[in-house]
Amino acid sequence: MENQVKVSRVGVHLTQQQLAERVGVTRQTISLIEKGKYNPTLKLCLEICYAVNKTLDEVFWIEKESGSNGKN
Amino acid sequence: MENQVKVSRVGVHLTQQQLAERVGVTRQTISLIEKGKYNPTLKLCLEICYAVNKTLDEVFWIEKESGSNGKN
DNA sequence: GCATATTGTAATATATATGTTACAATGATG
DNA sequence: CATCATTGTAACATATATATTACAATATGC
Repeated sequence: MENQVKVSRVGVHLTQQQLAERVGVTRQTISLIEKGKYNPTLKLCLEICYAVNKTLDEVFWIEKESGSNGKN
Repeated sequence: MENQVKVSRVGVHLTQQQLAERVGVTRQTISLIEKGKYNPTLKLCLEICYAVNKTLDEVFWIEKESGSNGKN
């Protein structure tokens, strides 16, 4: 599970196309981000958060993996 | 105020050079991000967060501006 | 004043995020 | 089945994030 964009988007009843328009990118970009195949820029992440009414942590946070401090 | 990278970095006693090495970029990239002249990728944002032991919201969140809901 | 560490910044090159266009796959609905 | 909405994805072009190299500016310690 890469991020929560898809879940968040559906949560506010937006299609990829609608979300794309609101954040100023193309539908393909949204699709690829949801699929975890793109590494979006911070600005785009923020725009998406605003559009789905969530925060960066809620949509994009990923716990640090391979930690030697056993926190995951 | 663009982001909290500089404050967070100083908070864990790292120089730009040291932070850059830990997150796998060059010092210049860190410098420009701190200056608000770069729009870093999500992956880099996450790496920085791990390095300074904070979350995306703590380091990179920016309240939505120009809101018609008077929240700022 | 001189050497060193840290940071700011510029020019050019490279990698990659994103756009453009197009087509395929799926699901709903007639 | 045909049609439409939605989504996945591919090829190529463009914009930009980042690297590389280099030099300047500031602060600290000699």
